[in-house]
Amino acid sequence: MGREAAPAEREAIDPGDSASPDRSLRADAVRNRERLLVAAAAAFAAGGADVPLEDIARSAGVGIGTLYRHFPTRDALVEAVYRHEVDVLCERADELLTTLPPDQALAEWLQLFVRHVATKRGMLSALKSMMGADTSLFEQSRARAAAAATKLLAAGAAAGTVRGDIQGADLLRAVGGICMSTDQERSEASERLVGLLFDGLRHGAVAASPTAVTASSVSNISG
Amino acid sequence: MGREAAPAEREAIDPGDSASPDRSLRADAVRNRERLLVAAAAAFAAGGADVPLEDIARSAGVGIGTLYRHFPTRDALVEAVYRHEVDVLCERADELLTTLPPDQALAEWLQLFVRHVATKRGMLSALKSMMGADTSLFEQSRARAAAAATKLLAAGAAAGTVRGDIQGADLLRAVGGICMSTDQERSEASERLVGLLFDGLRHGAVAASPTAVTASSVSNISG
DNA sequence: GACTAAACGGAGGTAGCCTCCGTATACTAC
DNA sequence: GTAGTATACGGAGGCTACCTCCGTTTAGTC
Repeated sequence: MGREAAPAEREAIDPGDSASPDRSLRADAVRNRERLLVAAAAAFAAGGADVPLEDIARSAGVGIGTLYRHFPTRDALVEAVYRHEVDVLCERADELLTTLPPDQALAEWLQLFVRHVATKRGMLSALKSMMGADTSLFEQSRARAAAAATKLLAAGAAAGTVRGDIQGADLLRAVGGICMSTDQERSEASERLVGLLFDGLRHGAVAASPTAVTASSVSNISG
Repeated sequence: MGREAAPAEREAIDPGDSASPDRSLRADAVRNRERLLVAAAAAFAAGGADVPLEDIARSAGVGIGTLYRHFPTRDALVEAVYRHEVDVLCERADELLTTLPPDQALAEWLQLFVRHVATKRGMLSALKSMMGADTSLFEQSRARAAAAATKLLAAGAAAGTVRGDIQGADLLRAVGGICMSTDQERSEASERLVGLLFDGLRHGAVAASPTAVTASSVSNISG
């Protein structure tokens, strides 16, 4: 009984995650937290949800005590990894908008999203057990991703290179559906299909964009 | 990684469970196996899926070695408990048919089924993790329960006390739906509603039955 | 009653979980 | 720059669950 139930109650650390990444957290603490999230993401994606936490701490280059200070329970770590991945995805949307034309930014971001979903599959069994406990987590994450998608779509529509009658949430639903329907391991099929979808987004644009999108012109859509 | 993955591969014991409960199993082995299943069912239903196996062995009055001999993995135990519960349920159908008039037997059995589903809720998290791996388990169990229901229905129809145009599978689907829709803890609501359903089954019978069914005449169907 | 194959039981090795506290370090004030 | 302090680190160690192995017991057979 005492195996992973006892210490669940404890003050959650929760430094706000992405909104205010560190509220008076010391610099080394921020760094270690980030390292842990990266290492945990890799471990969960690769080895499933029951990786020893000691392994994660070691591969992050920190002690086990540090891991437990930041994430008192396994679930806390899983949730933080999930949130973090969504954070990174949403941040990339803004970055891409500053470095690329809106339509290319959208295309790139959709491919990132495909890979994001593929990575999540590894942690699925861990997340599954939290579905009942914390439904708001998933709703929030979906809303944030949809907001990022909407932003990219709006930029493309404003530039006249992407049609303007598509909602971010609908787009993500379509992309998510594609990811779910295609095979587990090979995400190339998903990437191709999403590229195809993106071509559809450009098709109804006010002005045709001259920029070429790599993944969208592939001929082999066998599945 | 080695926490519960390593010893999963091993010759399954599988003495056939209900079809031939013990194929040349020694008497004490049969007895202990049964005890373990009962203790495990109680433990899973009460404490969730992560009860220490040592506790189950102790409350069954056997050594941990005996538990592992019968059920090499935790999943094997969970699956066996599930199968066993379905076995017991189906056996009770036959028993009830020999001791009660068919319509009463059916009414009693439906109430047993309600309690069966309520008990399963406790092990849900354990079963959930096996859903992907072993879908045939659930299909087989549903088919067997449906067969038992069909048998009871047929007996009632032959006696003229239950209408004859209902399939066992459909009946179970309805009862299962009732169980799922009503609240977790209090299964009384389910029992009342299933009683109501049963009254409907009698309503279209060839000849009205004189036997009274307790749970069916309750007036308060608020929940 | 004697024999043997089958089954029991639990000690003990292994490993993951989590805590605790001495040590190290980032920030602050001067 | 230096001193002081709150904050964070790290990992040894205790606890517990998992699982195996093998000496002991017992059911079934002749």
